[in-house]
Amino acid sequence: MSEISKAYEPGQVESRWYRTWIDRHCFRGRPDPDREPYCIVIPPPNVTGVLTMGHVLNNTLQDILIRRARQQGKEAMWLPGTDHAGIATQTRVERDLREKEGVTRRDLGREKFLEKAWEWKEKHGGIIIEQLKRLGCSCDWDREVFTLDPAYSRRVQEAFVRLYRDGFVYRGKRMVNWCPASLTALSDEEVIMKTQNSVLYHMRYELVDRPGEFLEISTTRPETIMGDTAVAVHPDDERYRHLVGEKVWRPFPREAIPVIADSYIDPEFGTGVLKVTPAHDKADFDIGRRHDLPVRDVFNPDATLNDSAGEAFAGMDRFEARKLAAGMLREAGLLVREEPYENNVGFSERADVPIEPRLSEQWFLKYPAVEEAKAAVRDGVIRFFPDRWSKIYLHWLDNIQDWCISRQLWWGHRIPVWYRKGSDRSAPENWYVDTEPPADPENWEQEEDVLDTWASSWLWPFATLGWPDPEEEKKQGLDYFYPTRALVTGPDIIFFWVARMIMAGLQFMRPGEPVERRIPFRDVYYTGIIRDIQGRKMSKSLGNSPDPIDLIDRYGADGLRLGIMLIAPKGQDIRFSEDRVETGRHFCNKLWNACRYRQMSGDMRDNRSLEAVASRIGPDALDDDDHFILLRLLETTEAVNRALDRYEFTGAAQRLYTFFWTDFCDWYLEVSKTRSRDPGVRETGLALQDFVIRQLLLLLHPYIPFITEELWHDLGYGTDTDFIQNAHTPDAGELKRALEAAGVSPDRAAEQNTVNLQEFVTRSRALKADYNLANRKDLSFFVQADKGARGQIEASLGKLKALIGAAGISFAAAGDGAPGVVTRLGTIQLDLSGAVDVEAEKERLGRELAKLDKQVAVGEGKLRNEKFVSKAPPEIVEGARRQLDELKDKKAEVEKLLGALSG
RNA sequence: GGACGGCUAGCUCAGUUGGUUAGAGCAUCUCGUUUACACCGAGGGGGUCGGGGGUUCGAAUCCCUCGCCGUCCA
Repeated sequence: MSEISKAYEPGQVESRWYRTWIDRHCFRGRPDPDREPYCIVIPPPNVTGVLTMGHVLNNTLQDILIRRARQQGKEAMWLPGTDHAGIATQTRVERDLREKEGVTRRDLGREKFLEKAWEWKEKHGGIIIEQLKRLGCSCDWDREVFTLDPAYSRRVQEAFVRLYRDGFVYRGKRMVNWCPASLTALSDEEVIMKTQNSVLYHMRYELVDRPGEFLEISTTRPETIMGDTAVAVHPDDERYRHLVGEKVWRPFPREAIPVIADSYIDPEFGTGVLKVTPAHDKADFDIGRRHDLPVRDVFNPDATLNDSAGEAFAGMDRFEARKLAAGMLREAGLLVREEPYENNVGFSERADVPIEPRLSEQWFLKYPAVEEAKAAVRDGVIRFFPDRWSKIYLHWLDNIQDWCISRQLWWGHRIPVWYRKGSDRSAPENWYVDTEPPADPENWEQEEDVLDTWASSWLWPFATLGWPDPEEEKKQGLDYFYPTRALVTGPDIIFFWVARMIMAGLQFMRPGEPVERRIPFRDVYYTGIIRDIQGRKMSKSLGNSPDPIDLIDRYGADGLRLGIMLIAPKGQDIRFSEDRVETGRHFCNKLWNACRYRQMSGDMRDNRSLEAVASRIGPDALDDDDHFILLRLLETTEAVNRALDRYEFTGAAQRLYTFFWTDFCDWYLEVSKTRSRDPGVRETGLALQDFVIRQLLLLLHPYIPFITEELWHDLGYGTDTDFIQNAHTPDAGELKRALEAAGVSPDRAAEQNTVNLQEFVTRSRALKADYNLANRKDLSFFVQADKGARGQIEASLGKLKALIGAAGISFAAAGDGAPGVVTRLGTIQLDLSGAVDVEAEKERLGRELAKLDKQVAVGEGKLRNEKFVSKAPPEIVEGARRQLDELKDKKAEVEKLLGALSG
């Protein structure tokens, strides 16, 4: 037990405890049949990323869950790791190479480039892991997984092969979302629709067999004219029916293209005529297929125009080409008009450039277990918090499209497919699909593409636990820890990750077993997004994103964690500002000092167990305040548990905050300073403090792990060989039983007495402050009270005098006109011996009277209302009646005071 | 266009089956160095709960409608 310093210095306490926890393997989770498992897998951050406020929020929440589970005696295991993040990482490595060595990845070649990428990963990877440790995260670090670890990689390939064999994976030439900046295909989810202020070009194509007759067509993309292979109208459109089957002139390169009829066309839109560019628009591609149209690709992969576009365009950027095409139409007299037009354009999520629909050969996945995945959430087998996200999830699954899983990148899991050398790659008979290369490698070449990063992370909840290798599964405890208990993530990756993990779990895990055993997690908690105080997203370019490590340095990890938790509304975006973190640090300092006060108040006794502390309480020495604080402690314990069971982190934090600050410090500790010096009473008071602090530290520990561990040992609750995080946190029932075993049963009536005394103190202080006498200690108060109240006041005289700062409290009559206040315990007056500003006092009491008048009127009106009295529940009516009586008494007292002034 | 969320004190947020006088922190004002804490204590001011309508004895809370902000989907 060490002496506690005056101000809390988090820095050295935090680093010291984290080291100890690691040395003593505190965070290790190992299968234990006698305990209930509680497992969380971390949403793996980008391996080369650094900690953001979003990570702070997300990982604090997970740490709260996992530490609470540990304290509840469960076998808690939080599995950490990092993600290779294909495009993001590769782009950064490429940029680095360009800037530092002036080379591209193509210059280096695949092998050399990957060497560089791994070097980059070794250098920049793992920073975020160290940062999570600073935050206090109690992950089982021995289990850390990186998605490109050879073992994990094998598992990803195994999943691919299984899906291929089961018919879910196929290769095909399709329209995909092409990112011209990253030069890779993307999935639909990686495309962000953005509203753009574009121009709608109205142009006309001349009919081949009716010179001088034109079809008017509108488009936002004249740069794709060169790829048009038809124009289309709706088959029922009377205006154009007679032209179907004829041809129009495509202006450049000049060529006759057919007029076709397709029911996809919306006759209401524009002129009802659509130019069909099968190579550069998904819908057009489908039309083209239905009508067997040629596909004219006029773009290069980087979205410059190619030779097919014609000499004028070849090599030109797509936006330049748009201007040129519009100009050429104008010159040819084919541009009818241009109008400003608002439309939605798909942008690449990563590179933030407009994507191009592009025809290319890719690997696709038909999602498995879709219906089951819907049912699992719809039926509540998997629960979403807040629940509203389940609607969004279900809607997405209702409209799900096949997933393009190949990426034209090098940094990732290389697709385990080999093509027979020199053969047609689109023919399945030339494929070899397996986790192991073919036996005659000289006749084969491996697919160059890698898998979408999400096609590795969707296996995260079980591939991290050894799946599908039975031996590894046993070693990692998959059977014990799966399904995991909770997932904490942002709603922005509900489709990317959450939905896909659910499908993967249902598809791969424990075939034939009930759905409850196959799902990857029971509960999903969706965090909000951290914004700045103006509500803007945090971003590097805005510079509005604070460095969490800097915040930890200044406020402590505990302060940061609690600060965030006190403002994080459930499932709502969070406006961050630094003074919340300051609040968190202040709380820690206050907690520190409350414990310091306890140490200074008297010798520490046996605190080693709940029973030991409880047994030190002398039931006969308890006063009202003891009952009060015990009852509030029980209520707080219950409320905190109830809130956390529902993932209401902020609610629980606020309950703890209020209990500690208001009930414990402002009242209970203050009162304790005036307590009798009688040794029996004194020891009981100290035991009560120890009892309350013990429970408080336990309940606070998930939020502020470092300081609670420190105080736990400083106050002798823990020994050198154990830790608060493994100490069982009693629930309200267990606390009550421990008290009962010690002969203590908290008393409601006593609690009410304390509440009355609190009012007495507050109003007396206010009375003093009204007369600018707050700092005077030599004043006497006069109280008119009935017998019961008088008894209570007399019994509490010492503490009342101390808390109010009064020389005396007597039951004699005050002088006429003495200012006063009315409380539940009676009328309190301050004798100022004539030094009263009568007018000011009259005004003050007048205001008070007006307020009471209003309240009395409301109460009377209510009770006069027949319907209220007959229809409202009796206890409500009774309450209203009691309240009215009280108000009337008060009013009479105030009137009396006022009368005395006037007289 | 569809779906969802938000609108409560100057700011950020609580307010869990509708029920006594709508709360907290920060900010603000006044006072205070009493041996836990100035990272503190005491007291005060500040809200027609986005607008309108309805249901009800009773609405911040339930229903309808409008407005603004935001997110997702098309």
